[in-house]
Amino acid sequence: MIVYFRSMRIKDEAKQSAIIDATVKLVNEIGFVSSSVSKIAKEANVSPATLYIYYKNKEDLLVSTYLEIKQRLSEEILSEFNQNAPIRDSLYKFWTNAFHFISQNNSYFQYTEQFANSPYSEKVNHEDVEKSFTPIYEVLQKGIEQKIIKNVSFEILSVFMFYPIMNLSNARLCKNITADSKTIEDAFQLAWDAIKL
Amino acid sequence: MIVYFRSMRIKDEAKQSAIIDATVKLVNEIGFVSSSVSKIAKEANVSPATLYIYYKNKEDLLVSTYLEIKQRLSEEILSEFNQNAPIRDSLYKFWTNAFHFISQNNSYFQYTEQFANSPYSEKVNHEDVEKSFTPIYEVLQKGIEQKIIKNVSFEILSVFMFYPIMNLSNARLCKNITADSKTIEDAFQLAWDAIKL
DNA sequence: TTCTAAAATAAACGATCATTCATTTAATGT
DNA sequence: ACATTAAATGAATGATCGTTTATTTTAGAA
Repeated sequence: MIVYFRSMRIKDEAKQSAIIDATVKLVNEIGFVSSSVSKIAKEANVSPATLYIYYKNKEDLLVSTYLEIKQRLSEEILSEFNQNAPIRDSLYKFWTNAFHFISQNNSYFQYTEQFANSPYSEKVNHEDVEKSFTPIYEVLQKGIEQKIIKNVSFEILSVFMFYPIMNLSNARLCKNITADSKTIEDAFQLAWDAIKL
Repeated sequence: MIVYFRSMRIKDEAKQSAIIDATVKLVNEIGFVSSSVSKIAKEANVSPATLYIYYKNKEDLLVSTYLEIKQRLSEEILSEFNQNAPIRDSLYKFWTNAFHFISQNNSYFQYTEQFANSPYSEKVNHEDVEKSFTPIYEVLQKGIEQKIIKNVSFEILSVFMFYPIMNLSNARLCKNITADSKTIEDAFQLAWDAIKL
């Protein structure tokens, strides 16, 4: 909770978001290795010292940026979710939402992939992150109960439902794929065939 | 080609492999960011300068290490491959080989994942790397011709056949999964259902 | 054994790193 | 208008970075 005491100059929200954008941009272009605080600050048009007003240190900046993007991703995936739709339709909606978010925000997504595969990953509470995606697990659970979906662990199901799409729409890993509608349809059919009973 | 002129002290192969092991170990424990040449050298019990006898520079070390591991992975995946076996059996063999290599060499595999998701990835010729895996593509092609496997692009097929397994057996990404035989069987069934016609 | 040339190294290079400090700027309540 | 307080910053900190240099070590040919 923020306490406003007598008088207080307020943090510039545009600056905060400029820092996040600069972090994502630089990390994708030159990697974690070369993305120094000074370079990020210069890219965001702020002083290096300013960064330490918004974040405890560099690690805090990188972790917070990861969590911020994961949050946006979960919101995008779950948008327009209809509890009452058939299970296959719900999953198709999640799937296409994910595809479009990743395609249209490739630098943000690549940041999270680079982050998740690095030791920084150990600094986040992944259970908390997974909570944002619970509606997906609920749909899968309902599918298992209705004997529409195979009765295997959630890890296996989600790894087939969502990791292929993440790779197909990641420009760094998959250079020959375009996000045309046939690709999306083809790929979803494979994902569905994988998990359906 | 190496020319031996009159007399010549020979490079210590144990040192070379100590450097690779130290690189993999450190990159996995503390990431690309913190894995400095001096730390890698210290871990390998050599001088930082020695490293520059074996590799042009740090980037060369990291790229070479990536290629070395990818080479070993492809050899493991393709081992005991029988041209005449049924298609499903061949893919099952590739699949279990991959699962076991990744499970038993998790730090090596995690290195390649971290590398592939970083901008260092741009420094390798991915077409060359893919060539090591051509037998896999040939099996898939044969399956398409025999109308056993769906007629979609290789990218889509391989992304369903191999990326899920990579995630399931990557300890960093998948902490709750054990490599018991039921998991392997379950997961392969999903992969097969995804790609089969 | 002696000589040779590359392997191997310790020490040093300038550059850049993450972070802090001393100071200035700019909102806000009075 | 003024006082207050945090936002914002430029400059400096010591540490560490990747790489090079000058020197020593060592395996093998003569």
